[in-house]
Amino acid sequence: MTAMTTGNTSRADANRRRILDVALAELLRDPDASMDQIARAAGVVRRTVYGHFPSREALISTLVDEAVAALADADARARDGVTDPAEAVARSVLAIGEIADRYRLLIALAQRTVTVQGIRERLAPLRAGKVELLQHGLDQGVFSSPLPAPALAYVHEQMIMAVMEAVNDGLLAAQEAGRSATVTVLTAAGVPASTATELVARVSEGK
Amino acid sequence: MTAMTTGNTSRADANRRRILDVALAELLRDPDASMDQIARAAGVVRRTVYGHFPSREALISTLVDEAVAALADADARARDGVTDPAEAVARSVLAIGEIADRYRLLIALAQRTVTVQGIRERLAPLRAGKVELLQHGLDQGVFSSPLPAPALAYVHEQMIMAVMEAVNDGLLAAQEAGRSATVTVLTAAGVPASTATELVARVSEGK
DNA sequence: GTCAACTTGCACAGCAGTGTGCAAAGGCGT
DNA sequence: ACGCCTTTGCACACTGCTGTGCAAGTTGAC
Repeated sequence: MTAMTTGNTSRADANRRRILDVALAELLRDPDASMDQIARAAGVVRRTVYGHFPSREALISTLVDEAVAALADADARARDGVTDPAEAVARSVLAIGEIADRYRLLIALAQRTVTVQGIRERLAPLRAGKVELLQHGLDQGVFSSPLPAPALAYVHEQMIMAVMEAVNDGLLAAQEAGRSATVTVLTAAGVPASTATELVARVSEGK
Repeated sequence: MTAMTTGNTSRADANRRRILDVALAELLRDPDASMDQIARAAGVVRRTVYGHFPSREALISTLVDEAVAALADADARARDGVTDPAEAVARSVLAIGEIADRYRLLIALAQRTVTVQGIRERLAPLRAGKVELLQHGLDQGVFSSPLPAPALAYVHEQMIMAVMEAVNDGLLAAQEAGRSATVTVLTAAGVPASTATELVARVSEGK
């Protein structure tokens, strides 16, 4: 009947995976992409997508879950054991650069209104961690800003988005993007440009 | 019949104005707000909105035109006769703060895909001006950034958005927002924090 | 108070998208 | 070659939005 419930043949899995990947790209291009657009882009018929995901909501929700997991994982691993706030921010931003697309989808969807209720909530812990880190840096005098930490977190988030957008529009080479974004984010947090540049060079080279 | 074509009674004008104002707010909240949502929010029936604007496109287009005009005007006046790039950026950002909502609508709509074809085009001259200004500053060594001027322009745009968003979410007082945003934008462009703070204080006080 | 301009309320056609059912292919392992 | 799982290709019902027509109010100006 409606097909593939639990039993998984390898090819069904591959299709499901491809649908998710393509959906990520399509939704990034247009957050309102229809199931038909996504299906066609994945080289499949609309009906087939409904075979793998019961609804549009469910599809997007899966994407969001994966993205949150990937992001949380990358961030945690990047910051593991790092005490200096500036270095933690640097490592975190560099790590995000590697899963840029997923990050972009999350932020893009979170900014739109109630696409999937709860994106903001699922993203909240990540944001809270960042705010805490920034507050730490402000307290220690490593960072300086007229903005309170939560607002500064918004700014950082958007700056990263902007750099990704620039890469997307061909204004910037993808290889440079990570380091440039990191320097810019640190600079906006009040870290002197020279210090930021050196830190990023050191961190991005030596493992 | 379909009513009000050319002849204008004052109250029709007032209604038209109110619809535009409410539409701005509604579309800011949800870029996909329907004509019905907008109409209800304006205390009017959907049919009435169609009396003033032939289509959704036309309504949004009017809004965009007004926003572009207001923005171009504010920017031009702010930068008139100012030669120092840092001061020009400062005055420009401060001026934008005064018409924040319109700016937000523009950027929000321009980021979404083809809401009204041509938003990007209408916004392009403004962006070009900003890029030129940034390039100027980079050449003179007033600014410094690992990013090329066009990418830096994206970043600035998004930073301003982020600060507005922070105000919207109550993380920041509206009065402080303009100055804070300006300092942050300048800092991200590589202007030392102390210099940026002084410049903004001077500019925002002495007329 | 009368008249014209504006507004309302309802009805309608049209379109695009979602989600579902079902029968007929299609592919892959064994 | 068989069978099973998956995919396809239609069909359908339903919903929500746009844009329009028309007749009956309502309002402000004169």
